[in-house]
Amino acid sequence: MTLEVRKRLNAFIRMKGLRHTPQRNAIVEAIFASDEHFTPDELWEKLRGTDTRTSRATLYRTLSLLSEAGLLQEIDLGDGQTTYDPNFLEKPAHNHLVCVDCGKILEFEDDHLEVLNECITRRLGFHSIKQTLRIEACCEELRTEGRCPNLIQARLKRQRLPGKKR
Amino acid sequence: MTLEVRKRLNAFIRMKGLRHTPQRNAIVEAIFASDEHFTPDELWEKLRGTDTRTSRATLYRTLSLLSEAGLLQEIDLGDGQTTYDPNFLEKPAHNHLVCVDCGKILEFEDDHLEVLNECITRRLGFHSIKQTLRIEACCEELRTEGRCPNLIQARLKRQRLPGKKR
DNA sequence: GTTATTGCAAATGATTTGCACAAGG
DNA sequence: CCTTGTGCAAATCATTTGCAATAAC
Repeated sequence: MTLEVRKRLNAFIRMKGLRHTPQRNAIVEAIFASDEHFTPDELWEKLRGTDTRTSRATLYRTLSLLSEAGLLQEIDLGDGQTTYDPNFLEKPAHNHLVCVDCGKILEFEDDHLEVLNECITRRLGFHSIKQTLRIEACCEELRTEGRCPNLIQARLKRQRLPGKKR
Repeated sequence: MTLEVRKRLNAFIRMKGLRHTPQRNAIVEAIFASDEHFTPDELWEKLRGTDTRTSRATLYRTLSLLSEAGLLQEIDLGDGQTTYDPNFLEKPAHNHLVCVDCGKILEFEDDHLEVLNECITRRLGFHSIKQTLRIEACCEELRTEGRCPNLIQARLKRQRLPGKKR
């Protein structure tokens, strides 16, 4: 967990008059141990391996808190659950590409894109608050060579697969 | 309702061995009477004024059907319900800007954007299937002049307002 | 007559919430 | 102590589904 994260979190807790609890610590620890996207359920699984037990309610409450604190970004991949992105601090403006073969999420940044978005928004008479580009794509390798490295990885890691459309 | 819509729908019904029913007619009629976006619930309200009564189940089932037929596009505005877009035929590639002041949805197209998206996707080693740019923005007029024409319109029409985040 | 379609009510599944108890500061 | 946090179970809310009755073709 970055120092920056800890600093921000403490500032937020102090400012809001909140309290430090073992549950919150465990959750924050679990989240920022890696920089991977996750769903509440995936996080819940990760927490099962911890000695601190929390309830789902607390999990959800803490996720809201962290979003409010600006430490997590909620992203909606349209699969019926909220995905959380812990990389918001380092990369404030990034977009997502979802591989429909394996459900893997790639992040990318693009300056042209941002400029263009800004132009479009202004042209329409608005002031941009948040822009989200979501690309659904299939792996070129899978099409041409019959295998998708992400798909294989996903199988190994038992990651979320293509996913029910709701 | 456009001739094109009717043609496509009939083709789809024939091809799939489906049947024409008064419920489906009423729903399709209600949808394509205007070119506005709508949620299942808004459509349900519109249908209450009709003499043909349908159940919510049929409503949802028909919406899925029409999406499958390519006559509707599902768009996810992140407000916990699916919004449907009947303008897909005329404008196959359009993006959405959501006004956070009033919830109004503006559609826009942009060739640069499409080219750029294509580039980015290819650069990442993928083949693009679907791209969605969603911009959340606030009305420039509301900020500078204290009024948002859409907001006023929304009040008059009792449209969906900013909306709970779920 | 088959087979697709409908309506109802019950099921789902992610997330939220009321409430009594527990525990930070 | 006083207020915030937690766990539990029940509540939401949009959407889906099982099933028996109905209606296309």
